[in-house]
Amino acid sequence: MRTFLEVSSSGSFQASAEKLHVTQSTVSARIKALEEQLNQALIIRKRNGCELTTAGRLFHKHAVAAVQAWERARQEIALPDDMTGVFSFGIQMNHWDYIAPKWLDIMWKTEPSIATRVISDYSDPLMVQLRDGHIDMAILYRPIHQPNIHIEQLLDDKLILVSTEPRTLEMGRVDGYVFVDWGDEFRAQHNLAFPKAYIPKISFGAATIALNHILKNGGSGYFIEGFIKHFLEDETLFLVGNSPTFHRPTYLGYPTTAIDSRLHKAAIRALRKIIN
Amino acid sequence: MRTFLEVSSSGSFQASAEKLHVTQSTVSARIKALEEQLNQALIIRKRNGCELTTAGRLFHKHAVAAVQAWERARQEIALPDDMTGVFSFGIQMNHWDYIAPKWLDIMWKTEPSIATRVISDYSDPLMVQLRDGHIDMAILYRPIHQPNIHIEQLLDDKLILVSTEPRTLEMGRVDGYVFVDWGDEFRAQHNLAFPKAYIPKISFGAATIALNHILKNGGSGYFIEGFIKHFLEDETLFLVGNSPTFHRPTYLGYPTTAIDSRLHKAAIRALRKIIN
DNA sequence: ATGGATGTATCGCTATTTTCGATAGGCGTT
DNA sequence: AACGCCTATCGAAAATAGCGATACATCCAT
Repeated sequence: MRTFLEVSSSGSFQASAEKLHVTQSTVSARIKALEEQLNQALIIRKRNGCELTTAGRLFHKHAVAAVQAWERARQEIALPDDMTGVFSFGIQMNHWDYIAPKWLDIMWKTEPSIATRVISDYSDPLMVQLRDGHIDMAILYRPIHQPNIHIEQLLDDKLILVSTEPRTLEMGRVDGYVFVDWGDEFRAQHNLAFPKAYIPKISFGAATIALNHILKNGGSGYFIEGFIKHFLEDETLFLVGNSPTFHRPTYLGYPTTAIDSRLHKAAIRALRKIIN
Repeated sequence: MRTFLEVSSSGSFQASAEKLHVTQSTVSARIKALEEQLNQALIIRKRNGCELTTAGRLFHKHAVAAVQAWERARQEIALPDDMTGVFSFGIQMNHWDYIAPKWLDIMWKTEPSIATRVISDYSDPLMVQLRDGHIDMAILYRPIHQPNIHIEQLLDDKLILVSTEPRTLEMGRVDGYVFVDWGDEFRAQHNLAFPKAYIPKISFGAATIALNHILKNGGSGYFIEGFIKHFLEDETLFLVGNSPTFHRPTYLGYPTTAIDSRLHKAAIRALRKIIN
């Protein structure tokens, strides 16, 4: 089918042969074999090149579909030669920058022959992928308990309000406040703590972008304590006095069947090392 | 990929081997080859059968896509052994019953080694398929002139109002009138000829269904004269006196490149034979 | 423990298929 | 008529797929 597509786009057996690094007779034989399997002429051979028959044009889209399916499969799951396996780790959006780089680093060192895929998404789609066995492990905010999926609390993130300038909550509202969307629960708590009328000008779905924004333009917002610890230490950011602190527990999920796989153990160990 | 799918659904190499009518060692080799191409384990062999790895589960949907693409292609274009080609003929919905059976009959006799596909659709989609070279010829109500597509008038259908009972238009409206939708132009003419307020209770997109309806339940409607000629002759249907007659030209379209193909000539000859 | 049942991996051999290289043949151009 | 540009075909070589037998691992019942 790949050869057919090549011929149909180049309009020549010879050109296709070169592109595919085979001889022209091979191309001829391949097309012939395809036509025999379908018992149907696909290509009209002409004096100067060739063109598709009606059947060939109909066949074209299916050939594309089949070739693409294979290419996508390769893309998605094929491994480099020196790797013996993959570990797929789903991370709730806002934890990506906070956890993934360090985790990758440790995995790379402790399991050099294992390729790692980090999938960044929201809790719900990650849960689905976990259930369907498309990822091996996931960090989630909103786990759904399901048979065969083991859920455990990983940590209890503290969300604190920080600002690029030292101030307290009493000093009144500032222009630079950005709302970082840490999910349903946070939104609810946030609404309780702050007057409803207060709708921030800027809101971010991704914490890293929000952080970059206030670092560049000044402002304030809620971030995970551990994530911005060093900004507080070097006084790039300041804790806003008397501001409420929110908690959000974070969970780790993986298939129960994987509990005693060596790889899972290594992956979890790497995670715990980062957290502590 | 087919073998992979079989294994993933049966959960056993042996069972798959039987279903696919090969030996177990073949199944083993096939899966091994697939895994080697992707450089990735897809199936965990266990004491009692086997199950998919994470990569295997990811691969599954692509395997389905690829296999389906091939199956669909076969479905759509593969030919029985004794056929040497296909002729695809698109017919505007409402001409199906009127023309297709007779045309198929003639083609079957004059070109016994050519399989025929009759595609029934509305003018616009047929025009698209004609342009894309997915059909070889089409009967259209509303042709769009395009380069490389030859359009010629095939006939000039006369739409007449017939009823299951002898009557004239002056006898007033009857309950049994069904509106047969012969397309935009007919709708416009129909609206002009009949008061706008008159909205029929029943309308049909397909003439045959409409015809069957009035033959069974009584009533009246517009039909192609040639199509119902014999009903008038045997007095099953009667021409409604003083009713307006509408005309709708019908066109034949085919790629200009096909003008002197033997098959096209035969197909057109068959058509003309039916019309006269 | 032991033997049997069940399940997959592997090996050697054969048949089939694929590919190549060379050659033949069709068609249009010069 | 010769040449260039196509594709088809043929025989030989190489690669691959499939089979059958056997090996090997594990579970289960005795």
